[in-house]
Amino acid sequence: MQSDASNIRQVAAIAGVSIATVSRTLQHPELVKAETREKVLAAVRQTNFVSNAQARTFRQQATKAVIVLVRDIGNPFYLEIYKGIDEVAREAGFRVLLSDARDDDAQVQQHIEMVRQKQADGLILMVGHFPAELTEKIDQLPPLVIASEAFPGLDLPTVKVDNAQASRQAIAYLVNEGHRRIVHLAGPLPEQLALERLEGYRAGLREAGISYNDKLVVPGDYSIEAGRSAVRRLREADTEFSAIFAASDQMAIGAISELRRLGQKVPEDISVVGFDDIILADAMDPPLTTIRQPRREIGRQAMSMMIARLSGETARTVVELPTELVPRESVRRARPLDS
Amino acid sequence: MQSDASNIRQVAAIAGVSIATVSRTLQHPELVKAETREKVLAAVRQTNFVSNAQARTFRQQATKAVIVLVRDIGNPFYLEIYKGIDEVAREAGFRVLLSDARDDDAQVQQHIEMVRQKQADGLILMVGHFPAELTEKIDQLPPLVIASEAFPGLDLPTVKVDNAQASRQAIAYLVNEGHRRIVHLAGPLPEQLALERLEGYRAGLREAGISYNDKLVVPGDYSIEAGRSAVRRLREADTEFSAIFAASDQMAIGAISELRRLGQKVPEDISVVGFDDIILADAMDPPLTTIRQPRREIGRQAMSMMIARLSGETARTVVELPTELVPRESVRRARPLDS
DNA sequence: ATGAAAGCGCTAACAA
DNA sequence: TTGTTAGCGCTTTCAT
Repeated sequence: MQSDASNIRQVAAIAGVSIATVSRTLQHPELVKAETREKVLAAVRQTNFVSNAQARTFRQQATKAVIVLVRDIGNPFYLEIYKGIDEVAREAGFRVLLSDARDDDAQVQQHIEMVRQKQADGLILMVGHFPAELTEKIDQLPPLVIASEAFPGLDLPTVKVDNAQASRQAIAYLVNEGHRRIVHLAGPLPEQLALERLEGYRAGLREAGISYNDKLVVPGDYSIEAGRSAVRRLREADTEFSAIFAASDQMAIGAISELRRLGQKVPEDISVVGFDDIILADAMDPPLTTIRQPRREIGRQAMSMMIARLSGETARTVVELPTELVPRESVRRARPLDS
Repeated sequence: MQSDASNIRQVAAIAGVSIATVSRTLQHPELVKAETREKVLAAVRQTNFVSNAQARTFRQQATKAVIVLVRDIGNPFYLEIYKGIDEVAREAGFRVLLSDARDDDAQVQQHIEMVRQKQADGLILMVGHFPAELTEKIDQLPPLVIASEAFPGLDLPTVKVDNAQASRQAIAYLVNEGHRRIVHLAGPLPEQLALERLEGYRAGLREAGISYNDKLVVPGDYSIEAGRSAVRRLREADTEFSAIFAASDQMAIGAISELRRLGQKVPEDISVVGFDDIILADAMDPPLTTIRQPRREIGRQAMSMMIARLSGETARTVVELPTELVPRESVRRARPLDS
């Protein structure tokens, strides 16, 4: 079995010093005479001693860990954000624990509970929903940072992009290519993130003098499968369109795959713009035109805000990072008849 | 700030009972008289008390947490495994923490350290490398389970598939479609997992009477980018081939994308078989023929083995789960000239 | 430079 | 049924 059972007391006994000295040797070696230090370190080696982190963090009342709760761990979009978080966390000596909220609304509650129970110092949220019953208790909440999402009326530190603006840009791009019947594969309405992108879609249409048609808006959960079934529904309703603006690359990919199955080619028949610029976007056939989010940076900023919050700063800021439209090959000029 | 600072003592004071009774009410309510229980629960509500998990696990000497260390958190393949792990972990009251080893070999060490420090009860490894210096100390290691990978000469509980057999099947399939010049996009050699798949590739060729040509084997790290650059290298060397067998779907996807860029069509010009059957495989153009691994089940088994190990069972087993070749549209009969 | 001792918040054995 | 009490392993005053 394990070489366990070694604790600070045994080390102290073997080294012939007090446990305080052992602790000191390990925590603040400079306070210990070199000679004593050697004895202690020898004893540590001999017993194969590793100090019990649980006891230490318990004693110190801080875990140096942060939980990241994500809408869907299977979406590569979040992973880049996670890596950004992880980078600055490491630099600051924090561990980061990743968790998956899946469709489970109670997960936010549960993870807030975890930090209240001191399993972690703070919680970074990338989920669509915030339990209403917690909204009022905002001042009783543990350290929270929102990344990529936003909750209306909730005054919490947030890192996001200007979704409405990014969407407007996507629509302007499609309109400029001659498209007028543009479908929007939205996120799960009425979540704030989905709403913002939808609002940008509407603004884009408005600016182009195109009237809004809610038959052209199909909500989904950002997954590949959602993209597929949206196209299926559109087809069943005989809805006509020449372009799709999807609220996630995954939905765009699903949509393209389903269009193909139905005999429609992208971009020859239908143009598609995605959102996120996941790594896959560029490996698709056709390579996907999409809105790039600075994912790494979103993560880095989120963790920075968390660290600030944890060291007592109280600023409630919303940071908005820039997006960028990346033209690839999934968009083509609309056929004249359509425009 | 937070509503913290409430601890078991305050609750006890308010409820007019001892702290033991508070603890009991929370841990074993059936041992407490209903009336008392009510008083306590009222006090709990009033103080907004949540018991400090850190103190509890510290006291109980078990964290009820398991760490999952993954080769590359960005590869969707692992996420399904993770979900399988998570499922059985939850049932058994364990939390699971996901961590990314990226290219960092020291991560295994570091995470072993974490469990030695009692941050978690055990470690599930899905990485390609095991630090040599630990191999000898195998009996001093904390509870470890290997999933999807394998380490030669390391007698640890392992869940995997029969990689060699699966690869042979893929090659047989391609050979049966008339292919003879088959490239293998291997994993990072000489890792065991990569080796096993390579061995299956060779065996498949052997059975078909095709001689092995090491120019047709290009190693990579399972990523999309690795698939791309492998094809680029093949092209630069003017290597001819009519089919590719990739050791991961991601590499297959990268390869297809690069082939397209070079003007070669899949499957018309080149046939491709992947490995894993990630969700994306079916959404590609063309949908990817691949080897399906029972990912969910791999995860479930791995966690079951961990739980067994944690409850003192000592069996060192290797469980091998079945794979399945999923024919889709990325393979076509080789042109006569090629065979 | 080192040691003695208090105590982080909780659980569980034991006593009442 | 409830209370008293002894730690879990460590860090950190405070004394020496």
